[in-house]
Amino acid sequence: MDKAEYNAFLSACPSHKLLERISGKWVALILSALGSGPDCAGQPRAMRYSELSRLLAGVSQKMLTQTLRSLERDGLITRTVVATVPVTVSYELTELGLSLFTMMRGLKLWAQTHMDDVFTNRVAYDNASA
Amino acid sequence: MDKAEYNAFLSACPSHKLLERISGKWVALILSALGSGPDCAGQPRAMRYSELSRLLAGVSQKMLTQTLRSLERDGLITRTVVATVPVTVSYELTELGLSLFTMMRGLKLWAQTHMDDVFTNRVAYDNASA
DNA sequence: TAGGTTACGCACTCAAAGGTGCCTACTTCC
DNA sequence: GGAAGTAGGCACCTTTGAGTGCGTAACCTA
Repeated sequence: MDKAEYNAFLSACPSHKLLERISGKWVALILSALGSGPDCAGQPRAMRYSELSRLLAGVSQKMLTQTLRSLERDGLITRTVVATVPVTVSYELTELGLSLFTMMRGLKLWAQTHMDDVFTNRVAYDNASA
Repeated sequence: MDKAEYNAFLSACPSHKLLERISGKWVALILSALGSGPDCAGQPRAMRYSELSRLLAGVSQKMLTQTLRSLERDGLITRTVVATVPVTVSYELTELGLSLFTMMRGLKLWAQTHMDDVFTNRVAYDNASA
């Protein structure tokens, strides 16, 4: 079958693996928060679990924990437990995570300048076929 | 609820919409094929349906058609029917699609230089917790 | 003593993405 | 006459990403 060959190809493709990595629903949001602060326009800084939870209004606790774990697993962020009164946990971008965040700004730039065109084309296409 | 606010936020975020657009399983592969030829190292050129089908070994006819349609809908590729003996169809990147392809080369570059680190971290993490 | 906060874990559920198989209409080749 | 290629459509099924709800262990406050 072609399936084995195809799976081998996809598994070996770095671009595809990167897309799988960053296309999670909350990944880009978390990287953006840790990379440029709550206002999305500042400096990278560490954030606490509850701070992220409040910032990303709508994220479930499960998904936040799950996404943070997977990012830590891949060495993109660090997780440090702080022995405060109730135990708090702090998350911060690693060097690798910061470089990924920087790369994603190029993506963001393209999105901001071209996505309107895409959606204009989309409605035009839908109108034409209707 | 926060849900409405959150949905409005995600719907308005161009980066997130772009990620949704390109994270389909076959999108990057098709753009890459049309943008740099079958060997992934040449010039952009038009390709026929069956040519793409053979190149992307493993893609189902349904998914190929579906993905090509959605890319055409968004103005990223053009679809032209050629009146040959059996009717053939030719697909080609538009200017917008070409600019997207160019942007994705930055992504590809990051992937090629850093994804190995990511997977190294991943297995180290898994070994540590096992 | 009851209740709230912090940072989760676990079980269940649901919707969407993706895959499989079967069908078409036309033509040319064997 | 039958097989094969070209570009799909349609119905069904499975897998996976994401969401919901409930429980926890520690501590503090009222």
